[in-house]
Amino acid sequence: MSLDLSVDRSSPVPLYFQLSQQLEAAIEHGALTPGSLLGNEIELAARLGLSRPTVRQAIQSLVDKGLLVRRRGVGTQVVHSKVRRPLELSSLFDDLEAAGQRPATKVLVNTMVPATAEIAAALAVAEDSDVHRIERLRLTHGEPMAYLCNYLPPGLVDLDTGQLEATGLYRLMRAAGITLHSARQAIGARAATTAEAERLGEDAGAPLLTMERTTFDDTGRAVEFGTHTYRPSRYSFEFQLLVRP
Amino acid sequence: MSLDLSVDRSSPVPLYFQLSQQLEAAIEHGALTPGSLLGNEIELAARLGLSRPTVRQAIQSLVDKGLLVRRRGVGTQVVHSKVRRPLELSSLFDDLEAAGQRPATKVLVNTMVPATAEIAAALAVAEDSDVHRIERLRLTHGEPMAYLCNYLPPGLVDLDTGQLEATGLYRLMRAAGITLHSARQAIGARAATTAEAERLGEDAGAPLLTMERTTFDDTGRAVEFGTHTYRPSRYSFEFQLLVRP
DNA sequence: GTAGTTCGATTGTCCGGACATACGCATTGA
DNA sequence: TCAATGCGTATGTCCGGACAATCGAACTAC
Repeated sequence: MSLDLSVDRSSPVPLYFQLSQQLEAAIEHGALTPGSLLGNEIELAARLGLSRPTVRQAIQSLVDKGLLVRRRGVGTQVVHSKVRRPLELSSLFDDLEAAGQRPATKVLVNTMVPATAEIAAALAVAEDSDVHRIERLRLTHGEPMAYLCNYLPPGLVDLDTGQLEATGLYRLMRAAGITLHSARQAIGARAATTAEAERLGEDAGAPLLTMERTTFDDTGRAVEFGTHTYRPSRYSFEFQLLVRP
Repeated sequence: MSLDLSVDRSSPVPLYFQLSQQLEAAIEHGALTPGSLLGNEIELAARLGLSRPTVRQAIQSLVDKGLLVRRRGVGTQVVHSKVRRPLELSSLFDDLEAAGQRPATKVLVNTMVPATAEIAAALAVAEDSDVHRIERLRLTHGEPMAYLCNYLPPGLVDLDTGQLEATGLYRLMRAAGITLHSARQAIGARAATTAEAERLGEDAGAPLLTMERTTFDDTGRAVEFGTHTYRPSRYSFEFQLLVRP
């Protein structure tokens, strides 16, 4: 066995997490080749001086990520295919930055408006009560890529225009102590109106990719509702899915 | 405590699974109201005659589904928001049937063709080697909704045209003993070509929603590659996302 | 030679306990 | 009055063991 795994018991990092990270790194690095057996759990636990439940917890987390597959009576194998992150709840800003795209943001509108029926329903606030309205244009390489319109309930986040242009909305929300939990999302397409076309530098009637999203924090409160339109020539949604067993 | 939970030790169904199902049913049914505490794990285990690890395993599976939230020093709470399935690897056919839409399928093409470079790369087969090619039109209420073009490596599934029209491709694959594992997917938009417009009953240049997907089985083998186009007026992708902690 | 059987290996499930850690709240102190 | 401290409580982590279920392969019987 070539792998040199080890755990640091004095570290505050949980042992199962240390192990799962090392295994993940070994898979990423190629030390564990696709299709190879991982060796049985009992022996692995003995070799590391850990108990089997701890080793199992580490392995299970990688199974959940889709990197490993367990087979009763056979063993645990490394999956062949390369698995990307299975579609996180991520912001466009972070996605672009991770892709090395250097996103730029131009805040068009940052004000308070009375909530329409649709927005009030999405955010679970009273109709006509005041909510934040933010309109932004996202550019890459100086070209417009997406038009983002977001609504937030009042009093949650301090929406500074300068900060909005420097970072993403989700980062501001996390910095404000909001723990994002889930989002309901719809992706569609439609023809651009004249105003939309002008904003994005397209022709009227050109196909646009649209996304509507309501985000909830861990208490179930709706913390954001947004309607986004993307130029399909410059953006598409790409992600990896896993089957739930 | 009103909830009457119980487990059947003689059942072959795992105890933790019995418990998680009952809890999920209680949440769905409203017996466990959003925001309510679940009661501490120790007492719950004692009440059911189970050990704490077993109870924790049941709770954890619901946390992973996004139905519960754990807080150290506080307890386990039911999440407020309604959570749908977090975007399964599902087939269009199943989605429609679940929505009560009575999908109809018309198989336009079911043949073998030599693989182009793109298809060969996606399916990891040799270029120009034979692969299945299936073209289908999916209709709801007699109206075309999507045009599906799929490629499969040879010898995996028996692709009977009659069966393809009666059920979905994924069901056929599962029935053939293939265990679907993951898929890489891209959603975009573009203007319809004349041929596409005619097939779907739209005008040329009308916006179309597009999806490209490669599906892998649990050994990492690519088992399907497809390019689909949808009429955006009749279909959009809707799903729930969870943040990964 | 082929089909059925047995058996070893490995994961799946479950137990009962132990200590660490973080949160909320009451108490205490300035 | 307000802030710092301490405590109870709940989850987080970890242990060592036990038995069951399943897979694959070697073996046996026909």
